Formats: sequence, structure tokens, C-alpha cells
Amino acid sequence: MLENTVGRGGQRTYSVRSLHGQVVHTLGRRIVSGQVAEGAILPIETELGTEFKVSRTALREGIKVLAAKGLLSSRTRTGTQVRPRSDWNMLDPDILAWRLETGQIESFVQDLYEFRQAVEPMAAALAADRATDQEIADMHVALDDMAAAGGDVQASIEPDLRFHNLILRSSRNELLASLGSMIETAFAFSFQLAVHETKIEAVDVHRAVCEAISDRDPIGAKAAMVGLLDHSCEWNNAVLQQLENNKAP
Amino acid sequence: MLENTVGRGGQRTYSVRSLHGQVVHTLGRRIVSGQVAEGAILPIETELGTEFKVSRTALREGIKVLAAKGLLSSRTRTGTQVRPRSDWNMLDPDILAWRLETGQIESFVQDLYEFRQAVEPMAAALAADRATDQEIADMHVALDDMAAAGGDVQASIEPDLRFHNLILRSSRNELLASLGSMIETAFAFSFQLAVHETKIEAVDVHRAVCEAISDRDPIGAKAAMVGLLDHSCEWNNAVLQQLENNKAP
DNA sequence: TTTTGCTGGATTGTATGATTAATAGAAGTT
DNA sequence: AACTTCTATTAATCATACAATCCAGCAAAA
Repeated sequence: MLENTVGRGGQRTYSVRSLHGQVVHTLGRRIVSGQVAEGAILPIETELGTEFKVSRTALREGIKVLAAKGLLSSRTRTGTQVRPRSDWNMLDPDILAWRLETGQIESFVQDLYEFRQAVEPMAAALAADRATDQEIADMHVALDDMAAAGGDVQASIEPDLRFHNLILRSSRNELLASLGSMIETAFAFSFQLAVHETKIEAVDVHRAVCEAISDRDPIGAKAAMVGLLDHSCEWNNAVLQQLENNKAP
Repeated sequence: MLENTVGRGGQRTYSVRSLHGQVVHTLGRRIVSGQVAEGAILPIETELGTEFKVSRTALREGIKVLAAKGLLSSRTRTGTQVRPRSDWNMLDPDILAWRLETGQIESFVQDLYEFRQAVEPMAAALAADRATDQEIADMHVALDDMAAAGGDVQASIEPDLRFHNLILRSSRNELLASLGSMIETAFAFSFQLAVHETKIEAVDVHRAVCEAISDRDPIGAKAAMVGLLDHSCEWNNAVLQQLENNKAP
């Protein structure tokens, strides 16, 4: 297993090489996984510092990062407290990744698909209006790369991700474009499944979206994207089910 | 003007009272506003520290917070650099607020409405399936409070925001629920407009959504929410236009 | 000329200890 | 019961020192 599987180079906002980065990573995972409960008060800084074997300086920098993501809040005399889950910025790329690494996969993946089902069809519709010719050409390239990957699911993931990111960016909406990291997390999940089956029809579903955007047809692009996500979700669930069955007996 | 207008108590992830919090605020605004360009290298820490009149420790904590939001990245020898805009986490509550405070309002508000148009109808549909009776009751209360506010637009904003937040949370999707802070920013914008006109039909549009959810009708709830947002967007644009006209002559 | 290797210096990263400021909670007062 | 005062605890801040990194520029080698 590689050192850095999740996200496969997906941009973290911290470096695991630095000490305070390690604090962010391990403490963040503990909180997101529920190992440290909401509302819990962390040990005082000196104590936590010795546990992590870092100075107070490095520890505090890590705590400030987690506070920036809504996970913690510090107050004099009271100490540092885990904020209620409803305050967490669930759309933060790091938190998404930690949830995937530690959380209950099923409910998280469901949340993820519902969200994508809300957001990507809109992005596709906007892209049909606003994508540049270059971007549309890039989409076709991504599609060709997917097709070229053929049966190799692992190889097809990269161009697949590239395709979805292109659509988000082509929407010319910076809020939608920021969701690229979320899509990446979703694909990291698929990557973890490590399935090697072919899914020939997947390319066709993608091509439908691409054609609608090429035709500058927002309605069609939106509908095609809904279909794509439905298809992808069903396939994911089927794989999960199969893994479940293999585990059971 | 109040000290703390934007978001009206909207939860920041940092405290402006602390020194490092001030660093986050002013430096964050500088970056988001473009006053410090993408790719620019900040002055070295000691220098920045003297400018902000804080120690290196406090400065670094601020920098780490901004790095956590995707705005900065630090490397030894190279210095601290403003990351490309495409890496910013545009859905971060603080960045949203800073954009509203400093940015080109029109394009930002357009982005915001497009995003809400993608996300809130889905949330309404899910809420129609999943909201508890208590939550539906709370929606009715929020609606009544809106109606009670009558012509006073400023007074109607709070229950309005409460209504939208209720729907997001009732969707039982933590990713959608996290968008509450985004909606809050959108309402902070309306609040800034400081208009005192009545908008009687607004309550009716909201009631349509509420009724559909009460009837456990996802399709209807979705459609009603689309209508609500269209209406709200049009009204906002009309107000903006009017302000523009008042400014011109 | 190109490549490789080395070294100095600039910048962030980390550590430590001391000091300050805020405040929760206890104790006392009205 | 409400209000004030005190005190101990904790985060917040500062100043300083040292370590690790890594770029640039130069030098040696091919």
C-alpha cells in the first residue's frame, strides 16, 4: 500500500511531512471518526504536546487549522473543545477525505451521491451554455482516454475524474468549480473498491453528456448527467453489495 | 454601523478578538479581494510580523489558518505564496463572507443563486421525504414569523433564514446541511441592501414550499423551491437595478 | 558545453521558557 | 437569591534560539 493512497496526490491543505501537519491529520481523523466525541474537551496543550511528541508551538498551529475547518474551538480557561458536528465544514476537502478513511462508508457515499445529483446536472447545464470550444475538445479527449482504458477500471478513473472536473470548471461558477475536490473524494472511494470488472456502458453514458454539451443543449446535458449519476450510483451499490456477500459466508 | 455586521453573528471559524484572528481577517480579505495577487510571495514572516505588530508565533498561526482554507502555501526557502484561485475552498464560510465584503458583488451573487438553484430544490425534495413532524411544525412557525414581520423586510430576514436552514437540515444529508453558512451569506447580502419595501408575495412562495413538504410531496417541493429562488433572484436584481439607477443621476 | 556535485545563505519549521490576559468557579457579601 | 470579589487554570502571546530545508550559484568533472 502506498503511503499516500487517499486522493492519490489530492491536494491536502496541510503537509503530513511537517509536525503540525501530522497533528492536523491524526487529530482530525480522531474527531471525524468519532473517536473523540462532539463536545469533548481536549487535554490541555502541554499534555497534548507530550502525547504527540511535539512542542506547544507545533501543536497549536495544528489546532488552529482544525479550528479553521470548524472542528475545534479554543477558549481561555475552558480549554479546546470539539465543536458540534453541525458546525463542521463538511465540504472541506480534508474532512471529506477523513470521513472516507474512517467513517461509515454507506451513509457517507449516499450523501455524496445525493449532493452530486443536485450539483452536477446544474453544472452540466451551465457548461452547455458557457464551455469554451477548447474545453469541449478536452472533454472529448477525456472520453477517448476512458474508452482507451477499456476494461481496466483503475486506468479509467483518471480520465473519468478529469471529465467531471472539466464540466465543473466549464460552468463558470466558482462555487461549483470548488466541488472538484469533492468529486475527487468520490472517485477515491471507487478507487478503494479496487474492482476490475468492465463497465462498457459507462463510456456511453458519459458520451451522452458530452454530446449534449457539444450541441449546446443545457436541458439535454442536465438530463444526461442525471442519468450518468444514477447509473454510476447503481453500479457502486452493486459492487458494495457484492463485497458484502463475499464477506458474509 | 455595528462592529460586526456581516453574517450578524454568523459563525466565523476564528475570533477577531485574538491577534492571530486579526491576521486571518485582514490578510484573508486582502487575498480574496485581489489586493494581493494569486501567485504572489508574501514578505518573510519577521517582516509581516512587524507590519501586523504581532509576534512570529501569532502570525504563523494566522497563516496556517489561511493555508487550511486553500489560500496560502508555505515552503522553506521559497516563502509563503498565494495559491491559485482555483485551489481556494470557495465554499468555506469565511471566504464566502470575505468575497461578499470585498468582491464584485454582481458576479458573486449570480454564482450564489446558481448554486442555491442547484442545491436547495434537492434539499426540499429530500426534506419532503425525511423531515420529522417537529421540523415541519418549525417550518410553519418560521413562516408565521415571516408573515408577522409584514412589511418590515429587515425583520423578516431572520425567520426566512431559519426556514431555509430547516429545510437543509431536514434533508438528512450532512453535505447539504453544511450549506447553511452559505445561505447565511446570501441573506447577509440581502441584509446589506437595507431595503424597506414590502414583498407580500414572498410569503406565499415560501408557503408553497412548506405545504409541499407537509404533503410529503418531493416533486412539488422541488418545483416550489425552484419558483421561490427564481422569485427571490428576480427581486434582488430589481433592487440592485434600482440602486444602480439612484446612483447614476 | 553539459552535467554533476558541493556549499552558503535565506526562509520556514520547531522548540523552550516566560509573561500576559481572560474567565470559570469558588467564596464571600449584600 | 443576586451580586461582587478573588483565585487558579488555561489559552494567548512574546522573544529567542536552533534545526531542517532547499534554491542559487559556483566549481569540478565529463
